[in-house]
Amino acid sequence: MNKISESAVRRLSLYLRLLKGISGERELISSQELAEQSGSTSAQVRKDLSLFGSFGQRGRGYSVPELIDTLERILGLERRWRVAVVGVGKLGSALLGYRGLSERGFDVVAAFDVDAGKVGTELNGIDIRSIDSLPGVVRERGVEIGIIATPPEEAERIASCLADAGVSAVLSFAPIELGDRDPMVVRTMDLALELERLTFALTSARNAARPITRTGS
Amino acid sequence: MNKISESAVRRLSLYLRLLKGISGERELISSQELAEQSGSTSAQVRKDLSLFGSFGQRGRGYSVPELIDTLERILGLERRWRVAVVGVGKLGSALLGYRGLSERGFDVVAAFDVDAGKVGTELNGIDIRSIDSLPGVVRERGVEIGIIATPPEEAERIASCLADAGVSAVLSFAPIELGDRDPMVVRTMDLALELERLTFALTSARNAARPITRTGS
DNA sequence: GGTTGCTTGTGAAGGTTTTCACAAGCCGCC
DNA sequence: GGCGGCTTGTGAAAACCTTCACAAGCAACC
Repeated sequence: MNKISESAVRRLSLYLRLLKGISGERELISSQELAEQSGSTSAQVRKDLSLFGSFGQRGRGYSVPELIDTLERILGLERRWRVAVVGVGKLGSALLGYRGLSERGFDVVAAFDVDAGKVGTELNGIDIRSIDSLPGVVRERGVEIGIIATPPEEAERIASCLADAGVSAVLSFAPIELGDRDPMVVRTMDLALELERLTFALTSARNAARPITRTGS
Repeated sequence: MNKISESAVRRLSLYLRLLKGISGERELISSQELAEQSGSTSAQVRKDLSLFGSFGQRGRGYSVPELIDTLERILGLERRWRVAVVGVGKLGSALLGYRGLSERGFDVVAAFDVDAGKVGTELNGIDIRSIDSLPGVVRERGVEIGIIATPPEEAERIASCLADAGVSAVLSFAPIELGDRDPMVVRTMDLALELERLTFALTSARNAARPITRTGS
């Protein structure tokens, strides 16, 4: 199979989300409609789907339920995934209570924190355990994906810990660069970085007129 | 000025974050070192920077403080930005208390919620106001960027509301597609979608062996 | 001052992704 | 059964992005 680009994967997830939203309302959808709803083009939609096979019917469009099935299969969502949240601060707590995770196929089955005051308590039905017990709990409960919601100083150590425990993938909210720990897949979500993309967009029109120059000289 | 790609902007933010991390420790840094730390290549780093001018010294590298200044200018971070958080649920509360925002130049100056029980209370020094008062408060406090942390059902309405109030950009955590409201810039962070990118990566090796086929027939 | 070692800035090459455009195929209707 | 309207799937073209490779320039040392 050819290599699939990151942006294609992102779009496939988006298509799936949209399709689930209209599931039941419609039986068929055209690439044109899917494109409008996802802010893409019909050719792009067809190309993305054709990377994996031929799922539409010429003259009619794509069957919504069938396409949902297919996209779930492509993205590996034909089954549920077991997730652990590491760091039960404000963000971690928010994640433990986030329904959007279970709705999309992710079950939070474990939570960890360094704070002895939190360890032993329960939040949204999940018991909070110490970091020391992470390897054992991860194995017992079959955790496959870790979410790092600790302060950035701890993220590096936690990532190694998760890798050693056999977790396959990590999503980190810590704004630091986590080295890849083969074969564990690591991805970082940095809120401030996303805001910076916005400020760049807001500023670039101005910069176009006054090119950037060195400060010093 | 040429159009700058989204990925280039993302990398520039990353370089800036890394440089701030080593600021003080070093005076100079080479494209090679910056590349290693950001998981890129030296040619890529140089190309990215050369899009905006010529900031390095041949044979020596880039001056760390100067490059920080330059990147801040490019990204529009030579000043602070005023941000409002809409929706003070768990995620919204986490955002109000997130130090990473002010450290990177973003001041949360307003918070809004529909819940009458929350309106009038204060959290992390920010008073929570009703959505009705949003247009007035946004104008009074000069809010430039909105962060949507409401349930998805409300996101569309809030986005319009922010656009009408004159907010320039929005970062939304609601997993729905928000239509662009020119000239307001909108970007969505969907946690589940990021997890789906991970599950795709975890699954695609398997899929390579057994190509995807239609379910029905 | 010349030589050596290193690093930038940048055209050109190479690779990838998106867009274009149209043949192939489905459906419904006459 | 044939025709017309519509939509997919896909090569080919265009646009875009990354990597290569090297001249230009700086610094240190002899």
